[in-house]
Amino acid sequence: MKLINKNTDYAVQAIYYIAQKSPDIVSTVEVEEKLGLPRPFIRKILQILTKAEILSSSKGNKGGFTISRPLSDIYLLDLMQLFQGRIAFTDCSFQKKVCPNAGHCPLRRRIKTIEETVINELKGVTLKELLN
Amino acid sequence: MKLINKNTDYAVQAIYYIAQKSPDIVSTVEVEEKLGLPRPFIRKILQILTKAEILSSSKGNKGGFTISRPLSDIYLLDLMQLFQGRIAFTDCSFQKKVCPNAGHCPLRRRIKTIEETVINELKGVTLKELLN
DNA sequence: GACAAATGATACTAAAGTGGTATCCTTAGG
DNA sequence: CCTAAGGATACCACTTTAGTATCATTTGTC
Ligand code: FES
Ligand code: FES
Repeated sequence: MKLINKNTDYAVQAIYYIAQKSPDIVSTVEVEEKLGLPRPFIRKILQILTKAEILSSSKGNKGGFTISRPLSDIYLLDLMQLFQGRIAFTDCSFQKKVCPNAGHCPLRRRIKTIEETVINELKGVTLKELLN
Repeated sequence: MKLINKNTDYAVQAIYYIAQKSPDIVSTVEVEEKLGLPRPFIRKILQILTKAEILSSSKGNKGGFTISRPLSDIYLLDLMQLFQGRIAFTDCSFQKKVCPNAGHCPLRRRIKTIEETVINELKGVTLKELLN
């Protein structure tokens, strides 16, 4: 069970690399060569980051990507939600038909608490902090 | 991203039912009929629980399962590990070749902290507490 | 303006994980 | 010895995650 998947993982690396080169424009090819990640895959990730306005892109010849905000304004949690969807540990462990006590179920409460703890832990983590 | 999968879920329900009937011997068929879970699937789960010495089984005619310890001695975390493997959120977010700082990496430390928090939260949860 | 080098959009394929099924073997009470 | 149970194991289906391919569009350079 992974908390962080490969998309998020690669995204962090790519952002880090592009931020380092700022204000230079960095092409997909460069990211692929420097980081050794599969090209079409990293392209898709860069596109998503651009849509999320974490990167800016310029098309055409000599085009590429630049970072559009400081690392201290990019939150790990946002990346995770972007690439992995909402962080939810469980809805109801019991199946609908069986579940006796949807309202005040201790399991549900427990899991929910844990989920909230994790999200709170993650909330403060920016890429800046993460990567020194 | 689920913290609890169906195996664990079904296991909790089955244990609860069998504990309720204790000291009667309960057959797979009965569990299946009462809880409405698919028979071959629940059979596999009961087998695993037996191997883990949470249930005891008697073979042959009129055989079946009984609970082998009180609900207060069965930990949710143990069930999760039994059916879902080790709870590990991530090993190294970066791939081996790229990872610059395996030793004192803040990401790793963060995620590890979160993982430990979750495990600690879960550690205290017994089935007894869970099911009143 | 044509060309080339870049991103945008989108659809597809492959691999892994999860959920579920089927079959045959072994045991033991009646 | 027959039958009703569990033990072991192998298989299949579905979903999610990871990765690939293709074509269209944009834009700097000559
Ligand atoms: S049993 Fe359904 S919400 Fe807990
Ligand atoms: S980057 Fe490898 S352990 Fe953190």
